Amino acid sequence: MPTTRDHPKEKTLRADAQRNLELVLKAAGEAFAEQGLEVGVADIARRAGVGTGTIFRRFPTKDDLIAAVFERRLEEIVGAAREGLEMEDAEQGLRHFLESMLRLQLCDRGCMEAASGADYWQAPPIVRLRNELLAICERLLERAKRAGAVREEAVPQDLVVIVNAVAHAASLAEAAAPGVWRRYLTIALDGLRPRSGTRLEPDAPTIEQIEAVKQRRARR
Amino acid sequence: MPTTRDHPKEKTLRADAQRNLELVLKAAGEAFAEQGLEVGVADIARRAGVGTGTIFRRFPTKDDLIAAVFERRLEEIVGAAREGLEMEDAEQGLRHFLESMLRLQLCDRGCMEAASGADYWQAPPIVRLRNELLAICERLLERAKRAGAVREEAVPQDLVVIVNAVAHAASLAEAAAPGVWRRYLTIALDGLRPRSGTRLEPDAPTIEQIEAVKQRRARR
Amino acid sequence: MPTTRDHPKEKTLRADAQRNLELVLKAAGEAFAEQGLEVGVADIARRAGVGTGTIFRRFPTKDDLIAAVFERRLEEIVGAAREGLEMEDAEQGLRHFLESMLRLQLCDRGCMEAASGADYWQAPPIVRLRNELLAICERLLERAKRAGAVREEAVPQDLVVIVNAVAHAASLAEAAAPGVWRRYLTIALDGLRPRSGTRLEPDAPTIEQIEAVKQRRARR
Amino acid sequence: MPTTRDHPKEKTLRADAQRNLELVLKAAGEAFAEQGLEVGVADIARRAGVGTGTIFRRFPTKDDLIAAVFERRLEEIVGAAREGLEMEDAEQGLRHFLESMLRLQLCDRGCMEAASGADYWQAPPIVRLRNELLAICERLLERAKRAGAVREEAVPQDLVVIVNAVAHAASLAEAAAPGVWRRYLTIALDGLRPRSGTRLEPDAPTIEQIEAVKQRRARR
DNA sequence: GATGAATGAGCGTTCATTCAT
DNA sequence: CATGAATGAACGCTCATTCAT
Repeated sequence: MPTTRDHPKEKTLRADAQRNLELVLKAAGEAFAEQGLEVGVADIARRAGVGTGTIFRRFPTKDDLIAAVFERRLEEIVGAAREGLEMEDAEQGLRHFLESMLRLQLCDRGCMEAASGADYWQAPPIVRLRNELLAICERLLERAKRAGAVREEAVPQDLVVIVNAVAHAASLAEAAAPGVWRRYLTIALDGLRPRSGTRLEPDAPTIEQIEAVKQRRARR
Repeated sequence: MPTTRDHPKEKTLRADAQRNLELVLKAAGEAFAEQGLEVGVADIARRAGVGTGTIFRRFPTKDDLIAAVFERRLEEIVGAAREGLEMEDAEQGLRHFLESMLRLQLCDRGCMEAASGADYWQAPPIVRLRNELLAICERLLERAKRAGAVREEAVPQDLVVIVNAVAHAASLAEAAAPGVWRRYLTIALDGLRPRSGTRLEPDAPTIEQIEAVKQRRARR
Repeated sequence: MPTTRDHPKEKTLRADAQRNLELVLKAAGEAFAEQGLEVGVADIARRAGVGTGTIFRRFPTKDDLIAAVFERRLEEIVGAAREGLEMEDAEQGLRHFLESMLRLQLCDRGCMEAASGADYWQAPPIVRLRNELLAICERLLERAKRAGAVREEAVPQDLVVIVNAVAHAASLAEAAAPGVWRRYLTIALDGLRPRSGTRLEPDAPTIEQIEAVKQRRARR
Repeated sequence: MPTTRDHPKEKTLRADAQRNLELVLKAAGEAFAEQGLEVGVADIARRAGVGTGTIFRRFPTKDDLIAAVFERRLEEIVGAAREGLEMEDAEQGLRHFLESMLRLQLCDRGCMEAASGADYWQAPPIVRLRNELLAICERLLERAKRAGAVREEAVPQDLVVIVNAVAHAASLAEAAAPGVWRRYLTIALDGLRPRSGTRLEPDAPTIEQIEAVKQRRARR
């Protein structure tokens, strides 16, 4: 941090670069959100008002760009999770978190595609966020279990899976009935409640197991 | 049936065509199932043992082919739904249907992609099946509601949405833990049960509403 | 060979494809000859009057195309070598072969680049021609040695190296003085003559040795 | 030399520039030697520890940079030629020069590529060195002719052409059999010896003739 | 003067679609 | 009718060159 004067005007020498990076990420985020991960890099560049080269300078491959955008989203999601933790009521906290995640994903086709695809969960910076997210989910769940709002067998991954599921499924109907996702989130949360008759089976695989499979596949 | 002359040599040209169409649909189904909707048309043609031209003669665009394959799958799904109706126990019937659908989708990447994308639900031949499916869902649901296994507010679309959701979300984990989908289906079904504290809100949009949105978009 | 009538008019059904392949090879040959191996595939396509796709249908990568063109050239060269073998005078035969090779290479930048680059000598169809070429060189050399025109230590590869050397070096001057290559070929042939004072040292590496090195490099 | 003030702190800005230029030339030389003329300018800049802008400030195009590096190499070659002149034995002197040139070129892909391409021999600063080199070759040849080691018709360019030829052709085999170039140099030198039966024909073109052709081409 | 971020034409390659055979 | 060769727009990516800082 160059401890120069704190004038908000001071745009630091590499302001241009920073600004452009920001523009690219923003443009990419919007493009992915609206048109999915298949948008061409040239489209994104046009949106951002830069050349394609500028994008490839920072993100050697398109996948790197996707990962960066996904990372951003994950950061917001982790933020929402933290907010959930800070709420007094355990059940409300859990729901707040899930609702935030859904809102973020629903207006973002690209994020949904990335979240569904296995590959993007493996980039190193994302692994960190993922673990952080799971840790917070763990605590959210613990609190909710103690409050009697969630069955004992639930594990953190379940929350991620559920958001994914609701987001994906609701997206089809969402355009016609904004907010339907709440309908399905209610079903999911009610399904998570303690219930005598049914057991959650089988166990959800651990992240490590999932990754082992991925790597085995990649090797082929 | 064009009753042409019965020369044993003459294998009725139309029969050949039929056979080819069958081969194409089968090949496309397998290809989509294994590699997703992105497989090249040439790959499919090779699998089917025909030329690409033959495919495009019957299906003017690749999307038409996808829709046709999706239609097939839907027919199987409708079949499973009918089986569910024939079972004595209402709850078992519902679960049988949902499980069948899930099994069909989980081993078929292409079907999952098609079911998630809005467009394929609108192709005219599919509309018929979709309506049929929804009608059966209606009856499955009615029975289940009467048996006290499903809340009053549930509507047929909910079932389709739920299968889609579970299938999509489970597919990521499925490779590492075959059968996890049962875990999430349990959550969904428990969530559908009558429950005093929560209401399903908002209402799911009707098919007509969804389609109105689609068409408004297409016009742009 | 479809034993249909021998009418020269009969262009066989796939005449178009054959013709196009021919056009592509011809165009590629000319383009490489004039502008070197770096010409764009689009340029070649334009010359041939086809789309780029047509080229990639037959030659999955540009390198495959280059190899195919190189193969053609090698076939011509092997033909010239055979002609040399059929001449009565051993020395004349040798010179005839070398001159033919030079003429072929000198008006063809692409061929020279390919001949100088290690990679193109390794494609399977070319290996066959290469071995054939070396076998003929062997016999040309044997005859020449017996006639006292070439020193004992000379090996077939030497001939290939020499042609390469003369072609490459002469190409610079060739434009200004068409035919200079004869000057340098004379030097090379005189240098190959038996001579008491000097020995050819060290031995030329065998093809196998050269290839071993190539493969070791490629592995890195 | 601008005799500015002698402040010890002031490291004369021009000295920095000089140093940078030196670094760039050194880095470029190494990069070209190892990876050929196709290395990216950015790579060279990185090696040199400067920005690409710095390179383009001094060398408006990449070709200018190549020419500058080539010039350096030529200076070394001229030096080797001078050493050859100073040796007592005419034949040894000639061979010393040729060997030095070969050694320089063989470990330097970039130099070989530049020497083979016509364009780089025409850059103004190189013309001077080229002429100097040819003048020395003239004297080397004269001495060798007088000593009976070289035929009368040989001209200075022949030497340059020969080195180029041997270097290029040997480079392929060199990796497998370090030192093979000596084999081919021997052939070339023996071929240059006086010989009754053959004449060197046609005459090598003069530098002027070569350049005339180049310029005629450029105009097109 | 030095920097390296930005540029964009150009590359090799893919693939849905068309159409001559 | 069936075929598969031809098409060419579009893709992800590279790199010599320019120019704001």
